[in-house]
Amino acid sequence: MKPTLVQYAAPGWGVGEVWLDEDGRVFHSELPRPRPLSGLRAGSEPAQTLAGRLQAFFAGVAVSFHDVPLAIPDGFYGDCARALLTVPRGEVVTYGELAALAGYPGAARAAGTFCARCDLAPFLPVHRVVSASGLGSWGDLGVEYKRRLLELEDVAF
DNA sequence: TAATAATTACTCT
DNA sequence: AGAGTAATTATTA
Repeated sequence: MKPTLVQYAAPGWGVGEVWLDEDGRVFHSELPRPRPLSGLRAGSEPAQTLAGRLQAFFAGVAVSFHDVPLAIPDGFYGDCARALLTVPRGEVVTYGELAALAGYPGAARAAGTFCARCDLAPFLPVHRVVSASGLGSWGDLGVEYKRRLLELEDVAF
């Protein structure tokens, strides 16, 4: 079985993509963004369920993706991912705290690189990782996007 | 091996 | 208090 592409349209956000590997694990995810559908659609039934849950999430519903299997790598990235999964909904951590939780105190900068490179949002709540003072950055989508994501979880920022 | 990164803490106005 | 600079860690070319 080959990797599967799941597309979902989130009203007010755009179209996001989720890639599932042969075992049904998520190894890549792209946040919803205004963009035309490429015509590829979710074929399998679990994929449709996943798309529905994602739409609910971006509508403000408190859904959890804890039962969604993620393709978490070994090493530093894996530790960061696992540490991030322990962050409850509605809480935010700083890059430095995330690094400390992962077992690498002082690796705040590397944690930032991990969050930037990691494409597993919103399964991995990388939007809950903020700077020590302020909101931090959010790459190409802009901090406003990050603020909206946090508002979905009733986080005042 | 050198450069990079979605940071952090300290120092000097 | 505010702005600027150096420091520390892991990954990538």
